[in-house]
Amino acid sequence: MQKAVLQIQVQDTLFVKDPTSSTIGKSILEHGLILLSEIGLEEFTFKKLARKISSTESTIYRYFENKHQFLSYLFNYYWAWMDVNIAFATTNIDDSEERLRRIMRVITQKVDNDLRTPFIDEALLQEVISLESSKTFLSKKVDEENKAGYFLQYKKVIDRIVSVMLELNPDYSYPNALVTTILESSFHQRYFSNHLPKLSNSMDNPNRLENFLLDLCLNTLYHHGK
Amino acid sequence: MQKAVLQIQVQDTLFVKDPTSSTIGKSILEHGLILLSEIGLEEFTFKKLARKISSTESTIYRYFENKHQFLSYLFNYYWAWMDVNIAFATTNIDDSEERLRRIMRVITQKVDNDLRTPFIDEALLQEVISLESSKTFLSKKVDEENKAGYFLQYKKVIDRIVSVMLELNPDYSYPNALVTTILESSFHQRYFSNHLPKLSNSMDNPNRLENFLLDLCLNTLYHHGK
DNA sequence: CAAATATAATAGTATTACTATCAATTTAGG
DNA sequence: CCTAAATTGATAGTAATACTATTATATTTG
Repeated sequence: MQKAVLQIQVQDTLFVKDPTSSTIGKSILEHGLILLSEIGLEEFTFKKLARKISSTESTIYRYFENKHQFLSYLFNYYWAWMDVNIAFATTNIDDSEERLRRIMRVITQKVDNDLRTPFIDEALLQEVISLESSKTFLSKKVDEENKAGYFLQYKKVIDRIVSVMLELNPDYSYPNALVTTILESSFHQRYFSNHLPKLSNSMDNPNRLENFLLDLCLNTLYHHGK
Repeated sequence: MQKAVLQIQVQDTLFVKDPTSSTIGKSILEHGLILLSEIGLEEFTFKKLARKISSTESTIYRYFENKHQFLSYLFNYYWAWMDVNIAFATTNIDDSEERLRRIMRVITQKVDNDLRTPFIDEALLQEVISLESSKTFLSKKVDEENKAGYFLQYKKVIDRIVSVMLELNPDYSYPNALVTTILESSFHQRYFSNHLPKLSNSMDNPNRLENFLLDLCLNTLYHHGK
């Protein structure tokens, strides 16, 4: 009997020592994600995580420079994983609009834990990234981190979606802006529905979120400039 | 000769003691904003601000519980001020689409320092809020803060824009989501253009940003469900 | 089995995020 | 103008955060 395994890779600027290379590293990822989901980035500390995994702060610091790098690691892991999902959902589909529809579905649906990746619970990861991802780039260190490749996986997904949009309308002037607007909105609208309902319109049902964003996207692409 | 003064009010849950009620309070606002724009929220501390205004931490704590409350104060100030601007830009305009166009212009243009408000530099405020506003709501304390009215001024602006959108298309299902998507995108696309250009398409020119968002908005409203 | 490497345990530092106390100063009311 | 009340400044202190350093003990690898 064969067990399917999915290896997600992120750049080596996102860690000091590769956490997937050891048992304790994987434990840091697994329980770090759980702790983040429980208390949020502001309250999250390496000391609390060390206590949780019965280890020490210094051990965690050997894997990640600080919690911001840890978050950025998860951020890239999420988009690397999404990239795989999007690629899978769109292979062998010839029609561009159908490809875009499938992409939007992948983006807006709630994900389930992918059992091919043993130490990362993707359902939890999506929750955490929804709430915290903006904090990866909204900082004064953004330029430095951008140079270090902190956003590469995200850019890869953006490129992939942009190219499908340009198949639908090669003259559209703002494909990258449209993609990031949609991706961010996808995170935030669901969050708003749960916490700030007046900032949204009941997006806890993923089909409504999909409908909202797909509509936005297709209308913009098809009617641009008219 | 008369000097025009514009009084912007925020709720009393956003401060311990009203900073506009004293000279030192105004100095906290003025130089707090400057310091925030210089070093960002993560590096910002009341100790550094106290040094800057030749006062003490304890004095600042008498005005604001912590830096998060200070940021939320500025966030509400910004939206209260934007509400005034939007109201002004749309009075006596009968045509709904023209009203929406004017709103989009107000939102996407770079603002100048409003000289009617002596201690707040609105141009700086816009920069700061662009970068930091998401942090006001992306926190585990959001429900509690929502109850305390931390987002009231923002909701007021959303309501105002929603009602114009519904004039254009009363059947549109996601007006609130569309408004927040546009408002957030407006902040982030300009930021991306400056720092993560691959996530956007040269939005440093406000006219392009306006064009992008207006197009998005009108196409979505006019072609919804088709 | 030895050498190299990783981890745990412990200690320590500077800074953050506050709270408390009290004297000096400013302001407001009569 | 004087007194009482409120505000601010100066100082101190605490617990937690965000690290760095050292060394002994495991564990892994060749």
